[in-house]
Amino acid sequence: MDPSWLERPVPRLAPALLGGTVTVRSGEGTVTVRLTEVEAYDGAEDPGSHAFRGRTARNASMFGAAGHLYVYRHLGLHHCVNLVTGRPGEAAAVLLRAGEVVAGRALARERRRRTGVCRTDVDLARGPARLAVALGLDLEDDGAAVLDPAGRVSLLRAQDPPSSVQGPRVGVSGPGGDARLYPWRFWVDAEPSVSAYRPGAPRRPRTAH
DNA sequence: GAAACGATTTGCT
DNA sequence: GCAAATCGTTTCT
Repeated sequence: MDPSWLERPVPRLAPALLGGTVTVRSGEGTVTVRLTEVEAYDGAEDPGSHAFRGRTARNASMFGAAGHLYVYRHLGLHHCVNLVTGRPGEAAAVLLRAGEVVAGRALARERRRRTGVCRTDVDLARGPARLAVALGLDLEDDGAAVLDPAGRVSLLRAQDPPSSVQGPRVGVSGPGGDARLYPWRFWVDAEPSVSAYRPGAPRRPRTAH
């Protein structure tokens, strides 16, 4: 993929990533996820971004070139995966929040079984930490390049990106969570693999029995 | 050094 | 609907 495609302003780029695929090859096998939900984070200018308070050891890969991963550990339990975009030093990134497993389902299920419960295939990569588990990505993949189609991790653009809906980012406190200023979560409408946690939107009630 | 807190998930009520 | 789990990173004294 042409790296310059990733250099446009991240709030405009993020929805264009929907429908694209992320493939990870490992000794265990190959898993591919089609992205259905993402969030944009706009570097030092964005109070919701990890880069807002400048470069640190943890977020160093955000400040690198577009087309690499920024992976971090959250709450001591989970990993979240971002695609670094923009120009070097800009620290813009797109958080990969959810997707649909389109290849390697058996392996994705096995990985999810190791770390948690997974009742249906739709849940395999429904949520940022689940997506990381399904793909087998962790801190080792921080900084990994994704633009080489033959690499261990590779990103492919959607040929025909689906139409998307946007709303407030999840779990961002302070001004960065203000939907009027940063309505930067994008998802494919009516897509079951979009993460369940949606403030302001009704959650599907648990089945009674 | 110490302390607070976080771009979440899960299970129990 | 709510709270626990669990620990690295960052900030403050």
